[in-house]
Amino acid sequence: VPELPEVETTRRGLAPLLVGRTFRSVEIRDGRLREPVPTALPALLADRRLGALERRAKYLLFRYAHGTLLLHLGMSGSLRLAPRGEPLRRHDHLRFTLVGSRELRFHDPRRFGLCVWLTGDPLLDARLARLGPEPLGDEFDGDSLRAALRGRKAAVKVLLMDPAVVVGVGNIYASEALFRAGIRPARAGGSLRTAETERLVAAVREVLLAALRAGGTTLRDYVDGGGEAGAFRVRLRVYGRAGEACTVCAAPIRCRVLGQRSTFWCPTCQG
DNA sequence: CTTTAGGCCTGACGGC
DNA sequence: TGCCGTCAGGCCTAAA
Repeated sequence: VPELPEVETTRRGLAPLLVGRTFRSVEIRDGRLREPVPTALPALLADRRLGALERRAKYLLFRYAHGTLLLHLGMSGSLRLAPRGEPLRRHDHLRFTLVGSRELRFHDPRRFGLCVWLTGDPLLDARLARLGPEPLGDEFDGDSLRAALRGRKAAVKVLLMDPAVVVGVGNIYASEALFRAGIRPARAGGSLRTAETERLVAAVREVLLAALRAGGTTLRDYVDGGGEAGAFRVRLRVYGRAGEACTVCAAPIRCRVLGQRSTFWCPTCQG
């Protein structure tokens, strides 16, 4: 389940191998993603040098002089550099062949991913224009989070996953951050006191940075640009651990659905 | 405005 | 063994 650490791990792994280089050919094997992959993509990328590989929220931006390839991993997507001769797997939907012996493959069993072409300033695209602050950036702090939550009655966990509040935090890291901050997920967002929003900001940063250092979390599908699974799963404190003992107090971890998502927390450590 | 529900899609899993 | 219902979830859209 790619969240910010997984997308950023992918970006960091691929950027040194792709930036400044050219895709010799692009093959759309199955363009039925969240939106249809533009059939003009091979022509658009032919003989063009990749200027930069950036990330905004969970989107990857392949920057070219004449436009931007916007790519999202959805919930089961991965991007991997494979040796050219390696047999294609089921769900290898896109192939970007480099000059040389390797090719970039977009693999996505559930096809919730996205791959579209943007011209002009990509940050003005509707998908990116209304996004909130990056969780690891300076604009995300206790004051801005408190302002974003003010008056909101929805559960703080649901709001943490709202990209207008802060980007990059999905279902796994939302539960993990609230555990680290000692805040109960069902609390109304607007009920958090100043000290709590400060703690939550710090906890979001800590868990995302720790996951980044471990190369992300692999539950099932995720692999980084080199095909490696993320190692953070063993460090998850509450996610997926319903009924197991809390690592701090040994109370059984609880689970309930909030905002149609499974939510995990420790009943004694959190509130 | 905020909040909630549904749809997209496949694979894994449990029950019968 | 095989079929079927359920679950998983990022993100968008529509409706309340």
